Amino acid sequence: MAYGRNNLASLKLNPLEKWGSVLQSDEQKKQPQTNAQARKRQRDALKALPPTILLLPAGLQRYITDQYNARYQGKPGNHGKRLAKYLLLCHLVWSEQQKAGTLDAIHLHNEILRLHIGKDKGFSYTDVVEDLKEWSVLEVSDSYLASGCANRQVDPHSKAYTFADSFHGLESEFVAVDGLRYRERAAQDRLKRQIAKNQAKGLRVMVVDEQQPHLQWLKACWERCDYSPNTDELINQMEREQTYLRDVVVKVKGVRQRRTDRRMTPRIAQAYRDSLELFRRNKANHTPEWHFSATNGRLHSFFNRYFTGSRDHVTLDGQAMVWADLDLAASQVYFLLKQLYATRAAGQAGPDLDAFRDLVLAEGFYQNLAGLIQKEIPGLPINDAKTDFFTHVIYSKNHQATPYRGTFNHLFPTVHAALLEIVRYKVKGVTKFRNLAVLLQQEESQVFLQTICRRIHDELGHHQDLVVLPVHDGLCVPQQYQEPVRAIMNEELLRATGFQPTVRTTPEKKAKKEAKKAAATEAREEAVPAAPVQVPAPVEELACEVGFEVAPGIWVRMDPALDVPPNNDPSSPEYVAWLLGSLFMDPPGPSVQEPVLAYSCSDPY
DNA sequence: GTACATATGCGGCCCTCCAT
DNA sequence: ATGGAGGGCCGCATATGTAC
Repeated sequence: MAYGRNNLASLKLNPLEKWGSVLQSDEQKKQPQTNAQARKRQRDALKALPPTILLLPAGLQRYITDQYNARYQGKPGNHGKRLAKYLLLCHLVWSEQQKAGTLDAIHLHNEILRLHIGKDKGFSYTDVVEDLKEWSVLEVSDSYLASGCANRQVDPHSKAYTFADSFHGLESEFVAVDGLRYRERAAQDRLKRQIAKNQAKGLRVMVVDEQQPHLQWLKACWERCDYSPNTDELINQMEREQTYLRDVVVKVKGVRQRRTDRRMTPRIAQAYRDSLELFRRNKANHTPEWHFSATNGRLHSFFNRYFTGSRDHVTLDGQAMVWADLDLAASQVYFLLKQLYATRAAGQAGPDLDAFRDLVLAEGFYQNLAGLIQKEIPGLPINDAKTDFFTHVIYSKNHQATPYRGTFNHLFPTVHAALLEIVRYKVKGVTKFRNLAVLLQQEESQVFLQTICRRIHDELGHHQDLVVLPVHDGLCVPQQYQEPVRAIMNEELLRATGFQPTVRTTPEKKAKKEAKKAAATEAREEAVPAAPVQVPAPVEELACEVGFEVAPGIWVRMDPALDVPPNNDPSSPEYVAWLLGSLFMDPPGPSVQEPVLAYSCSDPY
């Protein structure tokens, strides 16, 4: 079997032909035409196509042909087409390497492979890749975390391929033709699918103009950053110590399971290393990852997706940096407040709406809320205060039935009514639910990227040592800029929502946790009366026998059941009124309380 | 629960290819 | 020129990882 230039050119594979518009356009499909007319159109289109020529070194082509002939000799099937698939994959790798001007590994998009090599049963591109690996033609880097390192502008989802050393340096025999616009096509297809999906759900599509100066500035900030060798050390250490990783929820045969015993195995550690290596390679090629989601407008980059512990080792212009991670506490609930108060239900608000607001704006919202729920139903298991709240209240499509939600609705009837008003809508008499999470995330990303980051750029952008790395509901900045950035965040969030936000840094969170721990151990060793503490303790630790403070000036009774309810019907207005009345109490002692909304997040405890 | 990513399998629809 | 077989494209589903 001889495979020269003309043989390959005549193989006219379907995906290649597509770029010559052999397929019917949408308009042509609508026009009625006989079978004969359709075939004539196809023939003419085929004749008009330029010849498809593959670019391959002659030695490489001969080698693959020999291996192929040995394998498929005497077997039935379209051997010419199959061989072309082998050569086509090599062509894609080869032409990419020529474009990049390097013999290093290059990345090929999964969808490109599907588009050109095919995925048909029994002979998919995975088979082609396996064969070429077996024949020592290609080397393929399998990295399940490679997603974090792909260059999204040029090559969104990719795997690394490189030719084996034995095929380097061979002379090329053919010349590639133009028109293989597979990257653009794959990207367009993906975006089209995503937009259609979102529109079907009734969501607006977030179009972000990346050319805006402050976004270009953010991109430049990220391009100045890198990961220090300490990151590799950290991974090694985590592997040695078999560090626990965060819980994941996995689906096993359709049933969601929570896995809490995950450790840093050598396999995962290697994947972390591979990802970092690919990131560095992309960075060396000046192709850092940068992407705005069309769904929620959030910014996605390697920084956002790589494991959180690595962020301490991010360098700026090659210099180690102390980062302050300024987070908006309970971000999505915070933005929900604004929407709640905009509803009709808020017009006839009971005291519970304001009580909910104060809970949200106070420290430890999720824990406090879980405490309230558990007081109502003592036996109700609370797995994870935050997850439970989101599962049952924010993302729930079942707004009545679960015990958690039922209790929540009793405690906060106005919030419940307002939530339904926001979420529920009818299409032809059928009740549907909006995707509240996406609505909140859209609002959040607009405020953070278009307002806060824009203002930081305009006011502080002239400082050369200031960079901002957005993390959805927070900003990473060099520590020396912590306070000015925090001031801008507070100001803009207050302006956008009307509520005073709680913006914390990671060290502050850690300090708070440790203080809590220390207070707990101190309470246990009560034999010795504690020395008077000069530093004010965290608000939560001011608990007394009767109640505890959930926000400055807002005190909740430890045991509302001390009072006798008016009746035993929790759904009656009297019961709810009693519950809300008995839940909250006057502050103990003569201490002066600040106004609720004056709660300042920037004040240290 | 949400978003993002990779990777794979399956079935429907319709186009391409091949033998006649 | 034509009927049937083969196969590409695409939506959808599933399993796994990261981040909120």
